[in-house]
Amino acid sequence: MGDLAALDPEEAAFWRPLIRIAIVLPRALEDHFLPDTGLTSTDYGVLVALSEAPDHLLRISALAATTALSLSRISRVVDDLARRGLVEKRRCAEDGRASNAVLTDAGLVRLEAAYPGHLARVRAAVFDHLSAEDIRTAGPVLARLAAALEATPPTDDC
Amino acid sequence: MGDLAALDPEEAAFWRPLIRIAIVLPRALEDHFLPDTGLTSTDYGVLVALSEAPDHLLRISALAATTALSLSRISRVVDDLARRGLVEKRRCAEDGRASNAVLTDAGLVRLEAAYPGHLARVRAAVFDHLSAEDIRTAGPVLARLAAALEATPPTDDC
DNA sequence: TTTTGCTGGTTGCGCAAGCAAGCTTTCGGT
DNA sequence: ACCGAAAGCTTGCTTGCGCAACCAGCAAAA
Repeated sequence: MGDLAALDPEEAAFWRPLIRIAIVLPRALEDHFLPDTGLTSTDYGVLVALSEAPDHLLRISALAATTALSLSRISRVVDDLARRGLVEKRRCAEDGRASNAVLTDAGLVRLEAAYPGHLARVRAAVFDHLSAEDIRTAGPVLARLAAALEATPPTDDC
Repeated sequence: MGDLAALDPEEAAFWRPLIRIAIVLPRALEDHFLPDTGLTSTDYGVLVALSEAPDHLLRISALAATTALSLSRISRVVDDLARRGLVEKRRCAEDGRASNAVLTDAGLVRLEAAYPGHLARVRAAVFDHLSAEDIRTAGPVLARLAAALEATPPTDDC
C-alpha cells in the first residue's frame, strides 16, 4: 500500500511492486500447498529447514529463527508434525530445557514428494516471467535488502 | 523457504532473498503500525486506497481487489472503520446490492497523521540500505514480476 | 409478471499466528 | 551449596483472515 508522494518516482516504482509481491506471492504459492501435498507452507518450511541441517536436526529455537516464526507457533507446528510422524521431538541431552526436532524418514519422503510440484509452481509464478538478465541484475539487490532486513531488529531508532 | 537444488545458482540467489523479504518485510512494517498510529496496516491500506480514489469513494469489491484482501475480510474491516468514524458506508444509489466506502474527514486526518511515520519506517527498512543504482536496476524487474502475479489467476495450468 | 439465475455483500465458523504468562532447567554470583 | 536470574520452551487467550453458506437486489427469460 503506497506512500508515493514523498518517494521519488524511481523509489515509488521500486516500492509499489515490492509490497504487492510481498502480499500476493506467498498466497499464490500457499493456495496449492495443502491440496497438492497435505502440507501447509509452514510445514514445508520446517521440513526444508530440517533437511538442510546437519543430521537433519535443529533446536526448536533455531527452527523458529530460520522459518521466521514465533516460538509459540513453532512449538505447536512441531508438535503437530510429530503427531503425524514427519518429525521426531527429542529432549536435548546436554541441555535439559531445550528440545531438538529431527526429520524422520517419513518426513523426508513427504518433503521429496512435495518438492517437484512446489518447484513447478515457483517457476510458473516467478521465473517464467523473468529473463536471465532480470534475475542476474535484481538478485544481488534483493540479497542486500534481505540481509538488511535480517539485521534490523537491534534497537530500532526513529 | 527454499528449493534450490533444481534452481540454478542465479535463480536461487534471486529466489531465496525474495521469499525472505516477502515474509519479513510486511511484519517489520506492521509491528510499528498499531503502536504508532492506532491503525492496522490493513486499515492503512484501505484508507490509502480510498484517498487515491476519485471522490475518496470506492465500491467494497473494488476495495477488496486493490488491497488484495478477501471480500469477507474487507466487509468486516470497513464496518470496523465505519464504527470508528474513519470511513462512511453508503448504500449505492444505482445498485441496491452494492455499497460504497467513503473516506471521512477524520479518516483523512488520521491517514495524514500516520503517513510520515510510515514513510520513515519504509526508508529505514528498505531505501537506507540500497543505492540509487540498485533501485533503478531492480525496480523494472519487480514491476514485471508484480504485473505477472496480478495476471496469474485465470486458469492456472501446470 | 413471475421465475430463474447471477451479482454484491454479510455472517458462521475454523485455522494460523502472536502475545503474555507460566514452568522447568541451567547458570552466575555469593 | 544456595539463591536469584535468565534461557528454552509450552499453554491460554485473542486476533486476523479466508471459505462456505447465506441473503438481498437485479436481470433475463418465460
